[in-house]
This record gives sequence, structure tokens and C-alpha cells, in this order.
Amino acid sequence: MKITSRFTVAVHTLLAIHTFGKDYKTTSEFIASSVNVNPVIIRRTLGSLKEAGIVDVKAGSGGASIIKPLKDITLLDVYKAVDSVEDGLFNFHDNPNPACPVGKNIHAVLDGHLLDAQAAMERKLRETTFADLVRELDGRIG
Amino acid sequence: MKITSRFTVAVHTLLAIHTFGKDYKTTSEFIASSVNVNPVIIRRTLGSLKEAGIVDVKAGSGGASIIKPLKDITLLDVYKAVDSVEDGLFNFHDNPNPACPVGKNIHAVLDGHLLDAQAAMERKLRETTFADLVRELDGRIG
DNA sequence: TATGTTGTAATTCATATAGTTACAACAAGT
DNA sequence: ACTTGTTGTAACTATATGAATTACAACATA
Repeated sequence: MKITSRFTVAVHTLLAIHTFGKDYKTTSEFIASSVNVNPVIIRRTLGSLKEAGIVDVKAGSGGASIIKPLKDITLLDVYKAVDSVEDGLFNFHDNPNPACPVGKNIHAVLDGHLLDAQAAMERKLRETTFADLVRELDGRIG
Repeated sequence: MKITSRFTVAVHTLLAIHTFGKDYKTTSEFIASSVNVNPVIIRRTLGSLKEAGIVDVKAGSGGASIIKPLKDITLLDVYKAVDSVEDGLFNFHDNPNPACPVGKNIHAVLDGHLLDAQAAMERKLRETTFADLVRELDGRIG
């Protein structure tokens, strides 16, 4: 199992808003044609990003804009905004037998290590900001 | 989306084999009662661990044993053995529009960062060996 | 008021995992 | 050789999750 494409869709969405926001009205329809998904997916993505205080969306008139400094938006912020991450990256089997010495202690032994691994990944995601991504993207667009 | 419970099932399986292997025949049925899943799940798990050279399974007579030194079995080894990890931890949306400057470059900009995050997690998993886990478990069992 | 858009619910579709049943292949004891 | 218990695996079902889609009320602006 893996992390959903909601994450990369959200990153793409933000980059599209930044890149085209000056010249176009970045509606869900517009963004959807770049990401190549259904516009409703973009609306839901924008809803999550809005809840997280990263974008503002104009209901009615349409269009989205980024309201947080690019250098203060990390990949981790976006990841947390759109992917339900509260229950951890790793799935644990449901009911280890508490009558068995191993089953009884497996959580105590393993949970910490799994959290460590997850934390290592999140630390890495926090290192990259959208200021970085925009710089890299602009370098490629030229 | 997340990493499947196959991983924790496999860890549990190995710890059960090590803990009980001296006194019991660790059949799929036996292990399944500790993990609390269907025996077939354990057989499939053991099949993967066997392919990876971590365990030996006696077909017919029954029972599994660990054939690799505990200090040389890391959590990453087990993770890679049972979870299909080739296609990456992150799902990427399928068809970003190549006619759009953002869609055309999104992979080039993002892929490296995603791989970095995944690598950070795997590095952390590699730090823990089954010698460590057994020590921790034995400490709790007393 | 007319137009175009957002926000969201409801439904369908696709995929992946876990659970289950069934059974042939196999190993070892008798 | 026969019996017993187990593995290995295929086939199928059940369940969960995400993505796609349809539909429409709420909304903002000209």
C-alpha cells in the first residue's frame, strides 16, 4: 500500500496556480486539464488546502490563489493537508493474540521503530519548500 | 494509503518463530494463532520470507526456522520481502498533461524529492535488526 | 437576473488486500 | 505402502479505499 496520488495532485495544483495565476483564472476546470483528473478531484483538493490555510478559493466567481509565502509551504504541509496521516503510515495487524507473549508485546516492541521510520520520511518532506519547487520548475520552463 | 499489514505480520511471524522454535513446531497454524490471522496468510508470508533467504520452511513435515543471523536481518529486509516496493512509496497521478508546462515538468521536479523521502524512511528501517527486536522482546517477556 | 463557478452529496467503477475454501504435493512415522 | 499432518497455491469472496462521474444548491459578479 502506498501514499495516495492526492499528494502529487495537490503539489501539481499549487504549482499550476502559481505558474498561471497571473494570466488566467485558475478554476478547478483549468487546473484539472493540467493535472488530467476530474475537476471535482481538484475542488476537493483545494478544499483541503484551504482548510490548511494554504490557498484561498473564490466560491461563485471562481479561481484559487496561494495565500501563504512559498518559502513557508513545505511538502510535508501539503502531505498532511490532503492525506489522512493521523493513523500512521504503517498498517498494523488488528488483533495480535494477547494470550501469547509475542502477541502481547509486539506493539510495544515495534511501534516505536515504525514511528521513527515515518518521522524520518516526514523530516525529509519538510526540507523542501514550494520556493524550491518553483525555482526548479521555472528553471525547466525557462 | 499506507503500507500493508503484511509487514507487521511478517515481523510478528519471525519473532514467534524465534521465541517458540525451540519448544514447538512453528507451523502456519501455530503462528496464525499468535498473529490472529488466517493460516494461509502466514503461509504466504513465509513464502515471501523464504524467497528472500530469511527462513526455511519444511513442506510436508511442517515448521519454519530462521536461517539468517538475526543481526543481519533488518526491518528493511523484511519490508522489501513482503511488500511490493519496486514502484515506490508514493502514488503519482497517471497522466499529467504534457501540453502544459507544469504537467510536462512535474515529474522531473517532484520525483527526486519523493525518492529522497522514501530513502530516508528505508534508511531508518535498516537501522533496526532482529537482534535488537529480540533483545527488546525478551526484556519484556522476562 | 444571467452566467459561470464552487462545495458537496450520492453513486458507480476500479483496484488491492485480507479472508476463506479446497486440494494436490509432500515428508515422516508406523 | 499407508496414514497423518502440513505446505504451497489456486480460486473465489468480502471489504475497504480511492478515483471518476453526475447532479445540484449556494454563491459571486457583471
